[in-house]
Amino acid sequence: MPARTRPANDAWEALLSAHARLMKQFAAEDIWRDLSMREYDVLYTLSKCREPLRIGELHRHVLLSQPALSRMVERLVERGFVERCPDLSDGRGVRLSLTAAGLDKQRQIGRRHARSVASALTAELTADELRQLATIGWKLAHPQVAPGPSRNDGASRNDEKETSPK
Amino acid sequence: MPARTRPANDAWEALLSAHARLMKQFAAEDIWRDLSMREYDVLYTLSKCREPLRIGELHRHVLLSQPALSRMVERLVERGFVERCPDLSDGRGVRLSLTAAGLDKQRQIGRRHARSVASALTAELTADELRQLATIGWKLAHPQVAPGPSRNDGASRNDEKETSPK
DNA sequence: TTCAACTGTATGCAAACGCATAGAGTTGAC
DNA sequence: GTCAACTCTATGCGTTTGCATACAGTTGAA
Repeated sequence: MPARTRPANDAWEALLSAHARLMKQFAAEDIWRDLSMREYDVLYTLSKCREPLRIGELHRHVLLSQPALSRMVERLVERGFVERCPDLSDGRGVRLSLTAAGLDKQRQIGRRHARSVASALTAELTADELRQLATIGWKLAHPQVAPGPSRNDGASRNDEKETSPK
Repeated sequence: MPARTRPANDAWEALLSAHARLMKQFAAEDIWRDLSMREYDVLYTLSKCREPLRIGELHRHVLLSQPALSRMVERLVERGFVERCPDLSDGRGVRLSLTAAGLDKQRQIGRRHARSVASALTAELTADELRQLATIGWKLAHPQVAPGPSRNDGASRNDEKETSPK
């Protein structure tokens, strides 16, 4: 077993625990109105993009299957928070953007949620640790060495061969 | 706006992005057999406890509603991976433990998953950063100042009052 | 031009989820 | 002992999810 296997797994478990604990805490707060946290996540992602986003792009940011995301978008359109328009440069595609109501909704909830986040994290971490977490999270979110579709990145061993794909 | 609001929110967003990216990568791997990642999470948690666990305890570790967890446990019992037995000291309670088959299953999958985790994290982070992440994650997962049920921790403002509980 | 292979999004359907609440057991005040 | 308030787990039910796949549009080779 390579030397850093253990620390890496410890770090991952710590990250998972932190994620679960904080998600529960945030979810329990009375700030979400008629939105689920996942729906808020979509509105938030859209709010950060100046130009309309493809569903596929959105899908890269959200932990949800593509069909589930497709339907969630449909619901958000029906509710008047999101607009769908055809992508002129690609007839298959669709572009998504927030409506005024959607942006408003995101901002209202976002303001409160940001306070909760700040309160929860600053209560536990030093300014240095906040910086470290941002750096580390960012690195993990944007790998230098592309993991590629179902291929092992070049980084070292994986003794498993790809046993019969189905 | 307090000075560390922005860094705290940046750190949280980085953590969320890292979580989403890695979860997708791990989920896409062909190591889960007939288990979902959530089910594996339950088996893993049970495997780490020497004595049978209460559902409530388990619930603290898993990001799932209590009813959903209750039913997932029922499925795992039906499939022969988990055993349910009454809690002698509390007639309401139930204690859960892995069966031999459950432990075996967890170990098989765990071995492979641990390799993926190590490969993914060591590819992006230094040994120092792995340690930092473990420390930070641990701190966030086990707050010193108990957040308490729906109460604000003492840490600063929240201008919302608890508007009518229903 | 044509067509096979591919990409991006949507839909059918069974499984799983969350919310509300029920049911069973515990606790503490009186 | 009694009973109200509470805790722990399970169940009813409508909604959301994931998997498989369909459908529409794109691309590149012949």
